[in-house]
Formats: sequence, structure tokens, C-alpha cells
Amino acid sequence: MSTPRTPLSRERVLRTAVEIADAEGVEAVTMRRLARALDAEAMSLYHHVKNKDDVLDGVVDLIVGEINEAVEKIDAPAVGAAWKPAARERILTARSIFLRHPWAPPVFANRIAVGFEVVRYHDRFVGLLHDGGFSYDLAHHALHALGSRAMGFAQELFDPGDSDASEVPPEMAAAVPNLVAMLAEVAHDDPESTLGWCDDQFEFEFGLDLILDGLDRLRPSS
Amino acid sequence: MSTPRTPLSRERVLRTAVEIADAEGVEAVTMRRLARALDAEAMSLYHHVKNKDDVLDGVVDLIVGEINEAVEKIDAPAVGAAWKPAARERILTARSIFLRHPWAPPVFANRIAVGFEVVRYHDRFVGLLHDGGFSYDLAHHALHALGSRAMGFAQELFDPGDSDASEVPPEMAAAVPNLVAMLAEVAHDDPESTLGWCDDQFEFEFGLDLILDGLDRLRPSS
DNA sequence: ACCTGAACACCGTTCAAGT
DNA sequence: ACCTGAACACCGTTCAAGT
Repeated sequence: MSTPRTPLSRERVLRTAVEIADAEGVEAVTMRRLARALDAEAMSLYHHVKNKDDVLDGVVDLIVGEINEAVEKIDAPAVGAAWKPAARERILTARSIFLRHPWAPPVFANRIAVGFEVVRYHDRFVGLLHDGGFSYDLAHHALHALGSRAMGFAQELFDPGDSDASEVPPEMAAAVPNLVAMLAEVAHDDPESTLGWCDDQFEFEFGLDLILDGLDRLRPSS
Repeated sequence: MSTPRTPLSRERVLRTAVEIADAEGVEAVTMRRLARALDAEAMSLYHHVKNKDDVLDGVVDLIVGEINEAVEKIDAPAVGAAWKPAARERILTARSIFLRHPWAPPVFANRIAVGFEVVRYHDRFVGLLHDGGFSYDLAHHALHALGSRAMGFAQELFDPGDSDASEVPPEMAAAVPNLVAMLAEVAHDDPESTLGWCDDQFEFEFGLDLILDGLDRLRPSS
């Protein structure tokens, strides 16, 4: 009667979690919902993952695994000044993976535990910087300066360009004259930003290049 | 018998929420816990706040209110090249407020709705940039490039300097040789980072100066 | 108007029991 | 070993009722 179910496994649980999040958002990923998608009971999951936090940690590492696969494929040796376009390409490739999982950045931001794939990504990035002439000390500062940008996404508090100058209520407009003036001048024609609450492509690249250029200037023997 | 209770109000609810978060962390801020601290029932809160999201939004704005108060106090007119030290001081002052509320950055990162104080902070910042010679267009890019740094905190994915080279397990060490080499060289003597999962002071200022310097270079008539 | 108790519809997770 | 049902201790929130 019942088809032979494929057995549960950590791998399968995590992949299913990503599928649910892609389709319905992260908030839809509950232990009960996850179990239902796997045709099992919620409590069965606990034999393959420690708890819900473990699920989210695993999901993060799964996605960074995707990123590592894509990024290490394009890897060409880059010495000296070539570090910058190489780093840029890595980062924009990483970003392209996030565009398929727009719910992921906020989840990443809230994780404390770092999995192997995240460590691996940063290891390769440090290698790239070092080949480019960075001391390990400067490479360390570079990672901090880039923050989440090193992995392809920016976390922004709010997008002042999202609103229209004409839609600011008058009593508020008087209190924030500079923003109103800015909005009047900045035509924001892109229909929507690409990574949800995050950034859009142009602003991401603007900020990225600003930092990469700054780092290049600090690079010894440049 | 019972002392005359001060009546509930949105203000009082939000202030209490901040107190609880300061003392026990944000996860302790539940409607029931909040009500108990106010000597009321959970359901009474709903007459003063719309729901829990509204509480968190309000808490964010309350803290940015603190920041605005501190930041606008130190405001000296800064035209031309003086924009940079002025922006730097604003941002580091904002940061000092966050040091009193280390639980706040992750909460900020997850909010979508932006309150008046957040808008006001950015309005003044845009004004400062404009007085410094930035076009509104460049000021807009600058806000995006700075992201949360404009308000005084950086969100980092993980701190590679947090671990010790000697404590990396051998089988992992072989897989991430660059990080091991970096950790061996980078002596991390600061006892702990200042903003929880975030950044420490030196790295924050390093990244901040990198961006401010880059922006200054793009500034017209510099 | 402001406040309340009981109840509802969810969570993640523990436990003792099944195969 | 792997899986399960019932139950526990929480959530945020609705509702009808109190003053």
C-alpha cells in the first residue's frame, strides 16, 4: 500500500528545510512542517538533527556549500594586483547564489555557530588576499571590513531610496528636509531591490568597490 | 492596600522592554514577561501597542532617539573637508549608545519598518554629507555603502580572530591552511569583542575609516 | 476608556513506549 | 537503531466580559 519511504537523514532534513524556505520563507520552517514534508513525525527529526538551531545552522552551511562549489570552480590563480578582480568575481558569484535564496541573509546574520563551509569560504578568501600581497594581519582586517559583503550580501537598515519624495507626509517632511531634498533628486527607477530587505545590485557593487579599492591602496607593494 | 499604580502607556511599555532586554537579553522580552514587570496582564498591553512587532519597532526607535539626542548635542557646523571628522564623531557617538545595549544590533537588523527616529538620524547624516560637498546622489550611495555602520555598528558573520590557531582540530586544520596561517600570525589579545557577536572597536574603526576615506575621494571639489 | 481571565492556535522539545 | 503518540511548557493573540 504505502510506497517504501526513503529513510530520514540529516542531509535530507536540511535539503527539505531549504526547499520549504525557498517556497514559503524561513518562518514556514518549523519542526512540524518539516516533518510533514518528509512524511514523518516532528519527533523523528531529532534523531538526525540536534534541535531547531541545528537545522538553521545546517541550512546555512548547505548554502555556503553551494557557494563554495560555484566559487572554487571559477578559481584562476591571481597574484599581485589581480587579487582585486578575482575577489570581486568570487563575491559576485557568491551573491548570485543568495539571489536564489533571498530569505537567507537575515538567517545568516542571526547565526552564531559557524559551520565548516563558512570557515572554508573564508579560508580561500584569505588565501586569495595573501597571494595578492596582503599580510595576514591586513587580510584579517579586510575580512572584518567586508563583513557579510565578503560572502556576497549587504545588510542594510533601511533603504532611503525606497520611498518617493512625494509620498512623505507633509508634517514629517518638515522634520526631515535633507531626506526630502535627496529623494527629490535621486530618481530610483529600479522596480525593486534584488535581495529582499537588503541591497540592490548597483548599491552592492558601489560599496564593494569602495572597500576593495581602499584595501588595494593599503596593500604592500602596490 | 495596593499602591496606586502608574497607568500603562506606550512609552512605559517600551521603556520597560528596553530594561528587560538590557538585564536579561531580548529573548526575555515576551508579552507576558513585559506585563509582569509592569504589574499588569499581558492582554492589557494591547491597548498601548499593536502587537509584539510593534514593541520591537518601538524599542528600536527609542534607542535611536537616545542616539539622536547624544549626536545632535555635539553638532558643530562642518563644511567642506571637515565632513569626515564630523561624520566619524557622530558615528562613534552612536556606537557608544549601542555599547549600552549590546542586544540591539541583531534586533535592528531584523526590523523592516523604520520609525521616525531612524529616519531623522539619516536625515541629519545626509545633511552633513551635503554640507561637506556631496551631491545628494553620492550621499545616497554613501548611506548604502555604510549600511549599519552609519548608525554605529557592524554586523559580522563570524570573527576569524576569535579562535586560536592552536585550538583548531588537526583534521580541520589541513582543510583550512590559510586561516591557520593567519591565526598563527595575528595575535588577538583583546579579551573579548565589545558588541557581542559584532565587532570590536579597532576593527569597527578600521572598516569605517576605509569607507569614509573612499567616500572623501569621490567627493566633488576635494 | 482601560483592564482582565479564559481560551485558541500555534511553537520547540521531553518522555516513555513502540518496532 | 530508528520512529512515534501523547504530553509539557511555553509563545502571541482573540474574544467576551468586567469596571
